[in-house]
Amino acid sequence: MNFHEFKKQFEADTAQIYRTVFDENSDSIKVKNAKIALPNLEKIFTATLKISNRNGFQGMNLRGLGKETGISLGAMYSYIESKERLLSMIIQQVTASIKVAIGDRKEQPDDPIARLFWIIRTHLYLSEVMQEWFFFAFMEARNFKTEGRNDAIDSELFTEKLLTDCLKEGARTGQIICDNPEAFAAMIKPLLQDWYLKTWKYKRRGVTVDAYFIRVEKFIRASL
Amino acid sequence: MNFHEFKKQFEADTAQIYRTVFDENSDSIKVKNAKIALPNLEKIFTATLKISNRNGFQGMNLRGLGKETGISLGAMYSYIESKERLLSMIIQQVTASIKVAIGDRKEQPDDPIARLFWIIRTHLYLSEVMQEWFFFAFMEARNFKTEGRNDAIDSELFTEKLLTDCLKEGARTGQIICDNPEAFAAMIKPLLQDWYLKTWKYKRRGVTVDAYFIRVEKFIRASL
DNA sequence: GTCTATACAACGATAGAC
DNA sequence: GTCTATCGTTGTATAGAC
Repeated sequence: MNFHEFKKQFEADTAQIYRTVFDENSDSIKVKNAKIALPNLEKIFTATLKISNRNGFQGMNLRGLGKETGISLGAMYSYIESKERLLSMIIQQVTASIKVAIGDRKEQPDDPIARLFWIIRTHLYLSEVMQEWFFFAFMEARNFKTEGRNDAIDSELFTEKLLTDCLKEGARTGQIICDNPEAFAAMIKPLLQDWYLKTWKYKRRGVTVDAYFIRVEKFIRASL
Repeated sequence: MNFHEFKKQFEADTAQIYRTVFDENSDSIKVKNAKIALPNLEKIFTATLKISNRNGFQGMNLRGLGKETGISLGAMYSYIESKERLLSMIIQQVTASIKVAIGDRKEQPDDPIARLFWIIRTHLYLSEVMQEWFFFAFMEARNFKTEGRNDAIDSELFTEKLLTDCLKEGARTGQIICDNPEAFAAMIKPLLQDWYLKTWKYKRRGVTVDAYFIRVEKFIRASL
């Protein structure tokens, strides 16, 4: 699947994101009518990502968020319970999206090396269509101090673990030589992150996500 | 020079950092007695990095900073003029430190490939001894909206440019084959950043900066 | 479900005594 | 040069009318 197809399929069920948010947080979302709630959730989340990614989540205030969404301050509290809860909703949605997209065994190729590059490609594609979400999660993860603080760290390690497993299996079957799969996986991860952390740089240079994938693949294969 | 030597030399003139801050910001620092100002500046900066790197700079408040430093709120305003100025002082000090450490032509090896790895090694060493500073600058650069906003971006591109130049020269002299030096340099940069962004991960795994350098070098050499 | 009005705490910053 | 006390503003969150 190339990026064009991935994007088309993703856009077809973008609504699914807010449906999930709506269902998973029914305890804090007071508005029960989905027809009304879903579009407003989308407005709130989109605006939060836009403002926060410029000034930081702590720098964003709820009055400004109201202005950006066109929803009054009072009405917003029918959706978000608290500012901190809004933070956790976003971060948890990102980790959930990653697990759905690259964690599904049935989608993954069997061959370990094919699987390695499938994970890398899919991760890049997902972080491209959800760039604001990924950027936000990376930058604000440290502010996320609920019981599930480890969620952010776990998410970092989740992808790394999948990569490590591919490398280990590939080394075992003799397809590749890799004396330290954990170290190798740890070097792939920042290459994935750079794509959504430095969007401005790559956009300005006209580098597409498919072109970036090819670079990364070439770079990695040279070491295998 | 290995890390042990680098660290020893750096620690010998750590005071230099606050001397520079003191001199460069004499317009906003009201306390003119260096004997008094320098230790207090160190307290303020150290505490700012500590608190901000946990909760974000916007999340830090000046009363908390006063508690951490043992300096009263009123007295602090003899040093910082405003919270935003404190932010810019820190970020500018980081970019200045980078330029001093890796930008000095006289220190650099002549051979382009040796120079490439000298820059990588020195950058890793510097970001290790100034980890809190580097982490802070990366995370808070987007909040830095004075006229010199580009400073943060320039700093990102400054290192990349040095790397690109090494690769270009190496390709020209035929020492290496590199069809896209800019792309290659762009892949090295995140590997340098990972070291100070994910300290917790590497410390936990017992990876030293010298060990990390060896990994990175090996990884890069495989592609040259 | 959405709005306006408002409570209340916390923040950055300053004044003025010492 | 440092302190305490305080100003004025802004922030999160709630109350209650519609």
